[in-house]
Amino acid sequence: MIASLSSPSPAASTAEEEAYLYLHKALRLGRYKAGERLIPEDIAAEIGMSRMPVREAFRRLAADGLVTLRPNRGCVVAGLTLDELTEAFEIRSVLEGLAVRLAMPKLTAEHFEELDRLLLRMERAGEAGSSDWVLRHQEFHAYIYGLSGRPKLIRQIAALHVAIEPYMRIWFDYVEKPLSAREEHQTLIDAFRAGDVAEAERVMEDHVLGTASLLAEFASPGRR
Amino acid sequence: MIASLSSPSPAASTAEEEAYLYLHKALRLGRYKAGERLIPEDIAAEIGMSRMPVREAFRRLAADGLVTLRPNRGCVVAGLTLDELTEAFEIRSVLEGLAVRLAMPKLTAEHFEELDRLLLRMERAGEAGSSDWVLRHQEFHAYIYGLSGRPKLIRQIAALHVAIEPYMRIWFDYVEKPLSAREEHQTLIDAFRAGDVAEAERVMEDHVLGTASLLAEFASPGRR
DNA sequence: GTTTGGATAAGTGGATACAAAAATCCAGTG
DNA sequence: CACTGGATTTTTGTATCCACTTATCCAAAC
Repeated sequence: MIASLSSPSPAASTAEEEAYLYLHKALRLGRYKAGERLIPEDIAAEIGMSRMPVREAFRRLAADGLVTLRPNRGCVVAGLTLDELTEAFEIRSVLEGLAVRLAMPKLTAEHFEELDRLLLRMERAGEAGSSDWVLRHQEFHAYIYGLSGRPKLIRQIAALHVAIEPYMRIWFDYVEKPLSAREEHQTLIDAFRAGDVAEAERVMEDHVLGTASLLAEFASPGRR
Repeated sequence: MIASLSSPSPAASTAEEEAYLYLHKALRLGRYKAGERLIPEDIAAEIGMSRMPVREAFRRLAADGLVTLRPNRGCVVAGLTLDELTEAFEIRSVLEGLAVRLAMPKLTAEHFEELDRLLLRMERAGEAGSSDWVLRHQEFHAYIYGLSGRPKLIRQIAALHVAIEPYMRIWFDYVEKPLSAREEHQTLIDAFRAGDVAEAERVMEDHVLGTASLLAEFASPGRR
Protein backbone atom coordinates (compact mmCIF):
# COMPACT_ATOMS: atom_id res chain seq x y z
CA MET A 1 0.00 0.00 0.00
CA ILE A 2 2.45 2.59 1.19
CA ALA A 3 5.66 1.85 -0.57
CA SER A 4 8.53 2.89 1.62
CA LEU A 5 7.56 6.15 3.28
CA SER A 6 10.60 8.28 3.64
CA SER A 7 12.99 5.98 5.40
CA PRO A 8 15.43 3.95 3.35
CA SER A 9 14.93 0.22 3.12
CA PRO A 10 15.99 -1.75 6.18
CA ALA A 11 18.40 -4.16 4.50
CA ALA A 12 22.01 -2.95 4.50
CA SER A 13 24.37 -4.58 2.05
CA THR A 14 27.44 -2.63 3.11
CA ALA A 15 28.75 -1.25 6.36
CA GLU A 16 28.35 2.28 5.09
CA GLU A 17 24.70 1.57 4.37
CA GLU A 18 24.24 0.15 7.84
CA ALA A 19 25.81 3.20 9.42
CA TYR A 20 23.63 5.48 7.31
CA LEU A 21 20.43 3.68 8.22
CA TYR A 22 21.40 3.57 11.87
CA LEU A 23 22.11 7.27 12.05
CA HIS A 24 19.18 8.24 9.86
CA LYS A 25 16.82 6.41 12.18
CA ALA A 26 18.45 7.79 15.31
CA LEU A 27 18.25 11.33 13.96
CA ARG A 28 14.60 10.96 13.01
CA LEU A 29 13.78 9.68 16.45
CA GLY A 30 15.56 12.65 17.95
CA ARG A 31 18.10 10.53 19.79
CA TYR A 32 20.68 13.22 19.24
CA LYS A 33 20.07 16.82 20.06
CA ALA A 34 20.53 19.60 17.54
CA GLY A 35 24.06 20.99 17.75
CA GLU A 36 25.39 17.80 19.29
CA ARG A 37 28.64 16.56 17.87
CA LEU A 38 28.77 13.09 16.36
CA ILE A 39 32.11 11.38 16.91
CA PRO A 40 32.80 8.79 14.21
CA GLU A 41 34.79 6.58 16.56
CA ASP A 42 31.93 6.31 19.03
CA ILE A 43 29.31 5.60 16.40
CA ALA A 44 31.60 3.06 14.78
CA ALA A 45 32.03 1.28 18.11
CA GLU A 46 28.27 1.27 18.71
CA ILE A 47 27.55 -0.63 15.54
CA GLY A 48 30.76 -2.59 15.34
CA MET A 49 32.73 -1.18 12.45
CA SER A 50 35.59 1.22 11.83
CA ARG A 51 35.31 4.99 11.43
CA MET A 52 35.58 4.92 7.68
CA PRO A 53 32.08 3.81 6.68
CA VAL A 54 30.68 6.10 9.34
CA ARG A 55 32.47 9.03 7.80
CA GLU A 56 30.92 8.27 4.44
CA ALA A 57 27.51 7.94 6.03
CA PHE A 58 28.04 11.43 7.45
CA ARG A 59 28.39 12.78 3.94
CA ARG A 60 25.09 11.30 2.87
CA LEU A 61 23.38 12.62 5.98
CA ALA A 62 24.85 16.03 5.26
CA ALA A 63 23.37 15.88 1.78
CA ASP A 64 20.01 15.08 3.40
CA GLY A 65 20.48 18.16 5.53
CA LEU A 66 20.35 16.16 8.75
CA VAL A 67 23.88 16.98 9.85
CA THR A 68 26.42 19.68 9.10
CA LEU A 69 29.97 18.86 8.12
CA ARG A 70 32.82 21.31 8.47
CA PRO A 71 36.45 20.64 7.58
CA ASN A 72 38.54 19.57 10.57
CA ARG A 73 35.59 20.25 12.78
CA GLY A 74 33.54 17.13 12.45
CA CYS A 75 29.90 16.41 12.23
CA VAL A 76 27.15 18.14 14.17
CA VAL A 77 23.44 17.44 14.24
CA ALA A 78 21.71 20.07 12.12
CA GLY A 79 18.99 21.93 13.86
CA LEU A 80 16.84 24.21 11.76
CA THR A 81 16.59 27.88 12.54
CA LEU A 82 13.17 29.42 12.29
CA ASP A 83 14.09 30.81 8.88
CA GLU A 84 15.29 27.44 7.67
CA LEU A 85 12.18 25.74 8.97
CA THR A 86 9.99 28.27 7.20
CA GLU A 87 11.97 27.78 4.02
CA ALA A 88 11.57 24.02 4.23
CA PHE A 89 7.80 24.49 4.40
CA GLU A 90 7.81 26.95 1.53
CA ILE A 91 9.64 24.47 -0.64
CA ARG A 92 7.45 21.62 0.56
CA SER A 93 4.35 23.60 -0.32
CA VAL A 94 5.21 24.07 -3.98
CA LEU A 95 6.63 20.58 -4.37
CA GLU A 96 3.62 18.90 -2.80
CA GLY A 97 1.41 21.22 -4.80
CA LEU A 98 3.15 20.06 -7.95
CA ALA A 99 2.78 16.45 -6.85
CA VAL A 100 -0.95 16.96 -6.42
CA ARG A 101 -1.22 18.56 -9.84
CA LEU A 102 0.53 15.57 -11.39
CA ALA A 103 -1.43 13.02 -9.38
CA MET A 104 -4.90 14.46 -9.90
CA PRO A 105 -5.56 13.04 -13.37
CA LYS A 106 -4.80 9.54 -12.08
CA LEU A 107 -7.06 9.59 -9.04
CA THR A 108 -9.98 7.17 -8.81
CA ALA A 109 -12.58 6.27 -6.20
CA GLU A 110 -10.23 3.70 -4.69
CA HIS A 111 -7.65 6.39 -4.02
CA PHE A 112 -10.16 8.56 -2.22
CA GLU A 113 -11.22 5.61 -0.08
CA GLU A 114 -7.61 4.85 0.76
CA LEU A 115 -7.14 8.48 1.77
CA ASP A 116 -10.18 8.21 4.01
CA ARG A 117 -8.64 5.18 5.67
CA LEU A 118 -5.28 6.90 6.09
CA LEU A 119 -6.97 9.92 7.61
CA LEU A 120 -8.84 7.73 10.06
CA ARG A 121 -5.64 6.00 11.03
CA MET A 122 -3.89 9.32 11.48
CA GLU A 123 -6.71 10.52 13.69
CA ARG A 124 -6.57 7.44 15.90
CA ALA A 125 -2.79 7.69 16.17
CA GLY A 126 -3.22 11.32 17.18
CA GLU A 127 -5.10 10.29 20.28
CA ALA A 128 -2.17 8.13 21.34
CA GLY A 129 0.53 10.76 20.99
CA SER A 130 2.70 12.80 18.71
CA SER A 131 5.11 10.02 17.80
CA ASP A 132 2.60 7.85 15.98
CA TRP A 133 0.69 10.80 14.66
CA VAL A 134 3.73 12.26 12.93
CA LEU A 135 4.37 8.96 11.16
CA ARG A 136 0.75 8.58 10.10
CA HIS A 137 0.72 12.14 8.94
CA GLN A 138 3.78 11.49 6.82
CA GLU A 139 2.11 8.36 5.51
CA PHE A 140 -0.95 10.33 4.49
CA HIS A 141 1.11 12.89 2.62
CA ALA A 142 3.40 10.24 1.17
CA TYR A 143 0.43 8.43 -0.29
CA ILE A 144 -0.60 11.57 -2.12
CA TYR A 145 2.73 12.69 -3.48
CA GLY A 146 3.59 9.07 -4.24
CA LEU A 147 0.74 9.08 -6.76
CA SER A 148 2.58 11.74 -8.74
CA GLY A 149 4.81 8.95 -10.01
CA ARG A 150 7.86 11.23 -10.06
CA PRO A 151 10.81 9.57 -8.30
CA LYS A 152 12.96 12.65 -7.68
CA LEU A 153 10.04 14.73 -6.58
CA ILE A 154 9.02 12.01 -4.15
CA ARG A 155 12.52 11.74 -2.72
CA GLN A 156 12.84 15.47 -2.24
CA ILE A 157 9.52 15.81 -0.48
CA ALA A 158 10.25 12.80 1.71
CA ALA A 159 13.60 14.29 2.69
CA LEU A 160 11.88 17.51 3.71
CA HIS A 161 9.39 15.60 5.83
CA VAL A 162 12.24 13.88 7.63
CA ALA A 163 14.06 17.15 8.24
CA ILE A 164 11.03 18.82 9.81
CA GLU A 165 9.89 15.74 11.69
CA PRO A 166 11.30 16.70 15.09
CA TYR A 167 9.57 20.06 14.90
CA MET A 168 6.29 18.46 13.94
CA ARG A 169 6.49 16.36 17.09
CA ILE A 170 7.03 19.40 19.26
CA TRP A 171 4.25 21.24 17.54
CA PHE A 172 1.76 18.43 17.83
CA ASP A 173 2.56 17.83 21.48
CA TYR A 174 2.01 21.43 22.41
CA VAL A 175 -0.62 22.71 20.06
CA GLU A 176 -2.38 20.61 17.55
CA LYS A 177 -5.41 18.60 18.49
CA PRO A 178 -6.34 15.48 16.53
CA LEU A 179 -9.66 16.95 15.52
CA SER A 180 -8.36 20.13 13.93
CA ALA A 181 -5.76 18.06 12.12
CA ARG A 182 -8.58 15.89 10.86
CA GLU A 183 -10.45 18.85 9.45
CA GLU A 184 -7.36 20.22 7.77
CA HIS A 185 -6.70 17.01 5.95
CA GLN A 186 -10.33 16.33 5.21
CA THR A 187 -10.26 19.56 3.25
CA LEU A 188 -7.54 18.09 1.09
CA ILE A 189 -9.50 14.94 0.33
CA ASP A 190 -12.58 17.00 -0.47
CA ALA A 191 -10.59 19.08 -2.92
CA PHE A 192 -9.26 15.96 -4.60
CA ARG A 193 -12.76 14.53 -4.90
CA ALA A 194 -14.00 17.77 -6.42
CA GLY A 195 -11.64 17.17 -9.30
CA ASP A 196 -10.42 20.70 -9.98
CA VAL A 197 -6.68 20.30 -10.52
CA ALA A 198 -5.66 23.91 -10.05
CA GLU A 199 -7.84 24.24 -6.96
CA ALA A 200 -6.49 21.01 -5.45
CA GLU A 201 -2.94 22.22 -5.98
CA ARG A 202 -3.79 25.50 -4.32
CA VAL A 203 -5.41 23.76 -1.35
CA MET A 204 -2.36 21.60 -0.83
CA GLU A 205 -0.05 24.61 -0.99
CA ASP A 206 -2.18 26.46 1.51
CA HIS A 207 -2.34 23.48 3.79
CA VAL A 208 1.43 23.20 3.96
CA LEU A 209 2.02 26.92 4.33
CA GLY A 210 -0.71 27.08 6.95
CA THR A 211 1.02 24.42 8.97
CA ALA A 212 4.24 26.36 8.65
CA SER A 213 2.90 29.54 10.16
CA LEU A 214 1.27 27.66 13.03
CA LEU A 215 4.43 25.70 13.66
CA ALA A 216 6.70 28.70 13.47
CA GLU A 217 5.50 30.04 16.81
CA PHE A 218 6.72 26.96 18.61
CA ALA A 219 9.79 26.09 16.68
CA SER A 220 12.49 28.23 18.18
CA PRO A 221 13.67 26.46 21.33
CA GLY A 222 17.05 28.11 21.07
CA ARG A 223 18.28 25.78 18.38
CA ARG A 224 21.06 26.97 16.24
CA MET B 1 27.12 41.22 -8.60
CA ILE B 2 26.46 37.58 -9.20
CA ALA B 3 27.52 35.89 -6.05
CA SER B 4 28.69 32.41 -6.90
CA LEU B 5 26.41 31.05 -9.57
CA SER B 6 25.95 27.36 -9.03
CA SER B 7 29.51 26.18 -8.85
CA PRO B 8 31.15 25.87 -5.46
CA SER B 9 33.89 28.29 -4.51
CA PRO B 10 37.26 27.62 -6.09
CA ALA B 11 39.35 27.38 -2.95
CA ALA B 12 39.75 23.85 -1.65
CA SER B 13 40.86 23.43 1.94
CA THR B 14 40.88 19.66 1.92
CA ALA B 15 41.71 16.98 -0.60
CA GLU B 16 38.11 15.83 -0.65
CA GLU B 17 37.02 19.35 -1.50
CA GLU B 18 39.58 19.52 -4.27
CA ALA B 19 38.38 16.24 -5.73
CA TYR B 20 34.77 17.39 -5.53
CA LEU B 21 35.47 20.67 -7.29
CA TYR B 22 37.57 18.97 -9.91
CA LEU B 23 34.89 16.41 -10.73
CA HIS B 24 32.05 18.88 -10.46
CA LYS B 25 33.69 21.10 -13.02
CA ALA B 26 34.59 18.21 -15.31
CA LEU B 27 31.04 16.91 -15.19
CA ARG B 28 29.56 20.31 -15.95
CA LEU B 29 31.84 20.70 -18.92
CA GLY B 30 30.77 17.31 -20.17
CA ARG B 31 34.28 15.87 -20.01
CA TYR B 32 32.80 12.51 -19.09
CA LYS B 33 30.01 10.89 -21.05
CA ALA B 34 26.80 9.77 -19.42
CA GLY B 35 27.05 6.15 -18.37
CA GLU B 36 30.82 6.32 -18.20
CA ARG B 37 32.41 4.72 -15.21
CA LEU B 38 34.58 6.82 -12.93
CA ILE B 39 37.47 4.87 -11.46
CA PRO B 40 38.58 6.36 -8.16
CA GLU B 41 42.17 5.28 -8.62
CA ASP B 42 42.47 7.07 -11.95
CA ILE B 43 40.89 10.27 -10.71
CA ALA B 44 43.05 10.15 -7.61
CA ALA B 45 46.15 9.82 -9.77
CA GLU B 46 45.06 12.71 -11.99
CA ILE B 47 44.89 15.14 -9.11
CA GLY B 48 47.59 13.58 -6.97
CA MET B 49 45.88 12.05 -3.99
CA SER B 50 44.69 8.65 -2.81
CA ARG B 51 41.32 7.04 -3.58
CA MET B 52 39.76 7.96 -0.28
CA PRO B 53 38.96 11.62 -0.70
CA VAL B 54 37.80 10.84 -4.22
CA ARG B 55 35.37 8.28 -2.87
CA GLU B 56 33.92 10.83 -0.51
CA ALA B 57 33.64 13.34 -3.32
CA PHE B 58 31.66 10.70 -5.23
CA ARG B 59 29.11 10.65 -2.44
CA ARG B 60 28.59 14.37 -2.63
CA LEU B 61 28.29 14.26 -6.39
CA ALA B 62 25.75 11.47 -6.03
CA ALA B 63 23.74 13.68 -3.71
CA ASP B 64 23.87 16.36 -6.40
CA GLY B 65 22.51 13.81 -8.84
CA LEU B 66 25.55 14.11 -11.08
CA VAL B 67 26.70 10.52 -10.63
CA THR B 68 25.11 7.27 -9.55
CA LEU B 69 26.64 5.09 -6.86
CA ARG B 70 25.86 1.42 -6.48
CA PRO B 71 27.36 -0.88 -3.85
CA ASN B 72 30.34 -2.83 -5.14
CA ARG B 73 29.72 -1.44 -8.55
CA GLY B 74 31.32 1.94 -8.47
CA CYS B 75 30.45 5.32 -9.75
CA VAL B 76 28.91 6.09 -13.12
CA VAL B 77 28.13 9.44 -14.68
CA ALA B 78 24.41 10.02 -14.37
CA GLY B 79 22.71 10.74 -17.62
CA LEU B 80 19.11 11.81 -17.41
CA THR B 81 16.42 9.84 -19.15
CA LEU B 82 13.77 11.85 -20.92
CA ASP B 83 11.46 11.28 -17.95
CA GLU B 84 14.09 12.42 -15.50
CA LEU B 85 14.86 15.48 -17.56
CA THR B 86 11.20 16.38 -17.70
CA GLU B 87 10.91 15.87 -13.98
CA ALA B 88 13.89 18.13 -13.35
CA PHE B 89 12.17 20.89 -15.32
CA GLU B 90 8.88 20.34 -13.53
CA ILE B 91 10.61 20.74 -10.20
CA ARG B 92 12.60 23.70 -11.47
CA SER B 93 9.43 25.40 -12.63
CA VAL B 94 7.73 25.41 -9.24
CA LEU B 95 10.92 26.22 -7.35
CA GLU B 96 11.83 29.11 -9.61
CA GLY B 97 8.21 30.20 -9.53
CA LEU B 98 8.38 30.24 -5.75
CA ALA B 99 11.65 32.15 -5.89
CA VAL B 100 10.03 34.79 -8.08
CA ARG B 101 7.09 35.06 -5.72
CA LEU B 102 9.46 35.64 -2.81
CA ALA B 103 11.69 38.04 -4.74
CA MET B 104 8.97 40.22 -6.26
CA PRO B 105 8.32 42.42 -3.23
CA LYS B 106 11.99 43.32 -3.07
CA LEU B 107 12.48 44.31 -6.70
CA THR B 108 13.43 47.87 -7.57
CA ALA B 109 14.34 49.73 -10.73
CA GLU B 110 17.99 48.80 -10.27
CA HIS B 111 17.11 45.12 -10.39
CA PHE B 112 15.23 45.52 -13.62
CA GLU B 113 18.16 47.35 -15.13
CA GLU B 114 20.53 44.63 -14.01
CA LEU B 115 18.24 42.07 -15.63
CA ASP B 116 18.32 44.07 -18.85
CA ARG B 117 22.10 43.99 -18.75
CA LEU B 118 22.18 40.26 -18.04
CA LEU B 119 19.78 39.62 -20.89
CA LEU B 120 21.96 41.62 -23.25
CA ARG B 121 25.02 39.72 -22.18
CA MET B 122 23.20 36.42 -22.64
CA GLU B 123 22.16 37.47 -26.12
CA ARG B 124 25.69 38.41 -27.12
CA ALA B 125 27.03 35.14 -25.69
CA GLY B 126 24.41 33.28 -27.71
CA GLU B 127 25.94 34.54 -30.92
CA ALA B 128 29.27 33.04 -29.91
CA GLY B 129 28.03 29.56 -29.10
CA SER B 130 26.16 27.34 -26.70
CA SER B 131 28.89 27.11 -24.11
CA ASP B 132 28.87 30.75 -23.14
CA TRP B 133 25.16 31.11 -23.64
CA VAL B 134 24.36 28.35 -21.17
CA LEU B 135 26.47 30.04 -18.52
CA ARG B 136 24.92 33.44 -19.16
CA HIS B 137 21.50 31.90 -19.13
CA GLN B 138 22.23 30.34 -15.75
CA GLU B 139 23.55 33.68 -14.59
CA PHE B 140 20.32 35.39 -15.62
CA HIS B 141 18.18 32.88 -13.76
CA ALA B 142 20.55 32.80 -10.79
CA TYR B 143 20.21 36.55 -10.42
CA ILE B 144 16.45 36.21 -10.17
CA TYR B 145 16.21 33.30 -7.79
CA GLY B 146 19.10 34.70 -5.80
CA LEU B 147 16.87 37.66 -4.95
CA SER B 148 14.52 35.31 -3.13
CA GLY B 149 17.05 35.31 -0.30
CA ARG B 150 16.34 31.66 0.53
CA PRO B 151 19.60 29.70 0.80
CA LYS B 152 18.22 26.19 0.44
CA LEU B 153 15.91 27.14 -2.37
CA ILE B 154 18.83 28.75 -4.17
CA ARG B 155 21.03 25.69 -3.72
CA GLN B 156 18.35 23.34 -5.00
CA ILE B 157 17.61 25.37 -8.09
CA ALA B 158 21.30 25.80 -8.83
CA ALA B 159 21.81 22.05 -8.54
CA LEU B 160 19.02 21.47 -11.04
CA HIS B 161 20.58 23.93 -13.46
CA VAL B 162 23.87 22.06 -13.25
CA ALA B 163 22.20 18.70 -13.79
CA ILE B 164 20.40 19.82 -16.94
CA GLU B 165 23.31 21.88 -18.24
CA PRO B 166 24.62 19.32 -20.76
CA TYR B 167 21.16 19.01 -22.27
CA MET B 168 20.78 22.75 -22.52
CA ARG B 169 23.99 22.85 -24.55
CA ILE B 170 22.72 20.22 -26.97
CA TRP B 171 19.41 21.94 -27.25
CA PHE B 172 20.86 25.36 -27.88
CA ASP B 173 23.29 24.07 -30.48
CA TYR B 174 20.59 22.34 -32.46
CA VAL B 175 17.49 24.42 -31.97
CA GLU B 176 17.39 27.62 -30.10
CA LYS B 177 18.28 30.87 -31.73
CA PRO B 178 19.56 33.77 -29.67
CA LEU B 179 16.67 35.97 -30.70
CA SER B 180 13.88 33.65 -29.61
CA ALA B 181 15.72 33.13 -26.34
CA ARG B 182 15.83 36.87 -25.97
CA GLU B 183 12.08 37.23 -26.43
CA GLU B 184 11.39 34.44 -23.94
CA HIS B 185 13.42 36.09 -21.25
CA GLN B 186 12.26 39.59 -22.09
CA THR B 187 8.78 38.34 -21.24
CA LEU B 188 10.03 37.49 -17.79
CA ILE B 189 11.48 40.93 -17.20
CA ASP B 190 8.28 42.54 -18.45
CA ALA B 191 6.26 40.49 -16.01
CA PHE B 192 8.52 41.53 -13.17
CA ARG B 193 8.22 45.18 -14.13
CA ALA B 194 4.43 44.87 -14.25
CA GLY B 195 4.53 44.03 -10.56
CA ASP B 196 1.81 41.39 -10.35
CA VAL B 197 3.31 38.74 -8.08
CA ALA B 198 0.99 35.87 -9.01
CA GLU B 199 1.30 36.64 -12.69
CA ALA B 200 5.10 36.86 -12.52
CA GLU B 201 5.23 33.50 -10.75
CA ARG B 202 3.02 32.00 -13.44
CA VAL B 203 5.15 33.45 -16.23
CA MET B 204 8.30 31.98 -14.71
CA GLU B 205 6.66 28.57 -14.33
CA ASP B 206 5.48 28.65 -17.92
CA HIS B 207 8.87 29.76 -19.15
CA VAL B 208 10.59 26.81 -17.50
CA LEU B 209 7.97 24.28 -18.53
CA GLY B 210 8.00 25.68 -22.04
CA THR B 211 11.72 25.16 -22.28
CA ALA B 212 11.23 21.62 -21.05
CA SER B 213 8.83 20.62 -23.78
CA LEU B 214 11.03 22.15 -26.46
CA LEU B 215 14.11 20.49 -25.05
CA ALA B 216 12.45 17.13 -24.65
CA GLU B 217 12.42 16.49 -28.38
CA PHE B 218 16.19 16.65 -28.56
CA ALA B 219 17.17 15.15 -25.27
CA SER B 220 17.13 11.42 -25.87
CA PRO B 221 20.45 10.57 -27.50
CA GLY B 222 20.24 7.03 -26.13
CA ARG B 223 21.37 8.03 -22.69
CA ARG B 224 20.62 5.68 -19.91
C1' DG C 1 39.58 37.70 39.09
C1' DT C 2 40.10 37.68 34.41
C1' DT C 3 43.01 36.99 30.59
C1' DT C 4 46.65 34.90 27.88
C1' DG C 5 49.86 31.38 26.49
C1' DG C 6 51.19 27.06 25.79
C1' DA C 7 51.39 22.06 26.79
C1' DT C 8 48.45 18.18 26.22
C1' DA C 9 44.69 15.60 24.67
C1' DA C 10 41.23 14.65 21.35
C1' DG C 11 39.74 14.29 16.75
C1' DT C 12 39.90 14.73 11.80
C1' DG C 13 41.80 13.93 7.13
C1' DG C 14 44.32 11.11 4.27
C1' DA C 15 47.40 7.07 2.76
C1' DT C 16 48.34 2.49 2.70
C1' DA C 17 47.16 -2.33 3.28
C1' DC C 18 44.18 -6.03 3.04
C1' DA C 19 39.81 -8.62 2.23
C1' DA C 20 35.76 -9.33 -0.41
C1' DA C 21 33.11 -8.74 -4.38
C1' DA C 22 32.47 -8.22 -9.35
C1' DA C 23 34.04 -8.36 -13.97
C1' DT C 24 36.84 -10.52 -17.32
C1' DC C 25 38.90 -13.99 -19.77
C1' DC C 26 39.65 -18.50 -21.30
C1' DA C 27 39.23 -23.25 -21.80
C1' DG C 28 36.37 -26.99 -22.10
C1' DT C 29 31.84 -28.80 -23.51
C1' DG C 30 27.65 -29.52 -25.99
C1' DC D 1 30.20 -22.03 -33.03
C1' DA D 2 27.66 -20.61 -28.99
C1' DC D 3 27.60 -21.54 -24.19
C1' DT D 4 28.92 -22.70 -19.48
C1' DG D 5 31.94 -22.76 -15.52
C1' DG D 6 35.75 -21.47 -13.19
C1' DA D 7 40.34 -19.23 -12.51
C1' DT D 8 42.41 -14.65 -12.90
C1' DT D 9 42.29 -9.84 -12.74
C1' DT D 10 40.31 -5.69 -11.50
C1' DT D 11 37.93 -2.84 -8.49
C1' DT D 12 35.46 -1.85 -4.46
C1' DG D 13 34.85 -1.76 0.65
C1' DT D 14 36.86 -1.61 5.18
C1' DA D 15 40.51 -1.41 8.65
C1' DT D 16 44.57 0.45 10.46
C1' DC D 17 48.07 3.84 10.77
C1' DC D 18 50.15 8.41 10.76
C1' DA D 19 50.27 13.46 10.31
C1' DC D 20 48.14 17.57 11.19
C1' DT D 21 44.46 20.49 13.00
C1' DT D 22 41.54 21.86 16.65
C1' DA D 23 39.94 21.79 21.37
C1' DT D 24 40.89 21.57 26.33
C1' DC D 25 42.96 22.69 30.42
C1' DC D 26 46.09 24.59 33.55
C1' DA D 27 49.31 27.94 35.03
C1' DA D 28 51.36 32.33 34.96
C1' DA D 29 50.80 37.28 34.27
C1' DC D 30 48.26 41.43 34.46
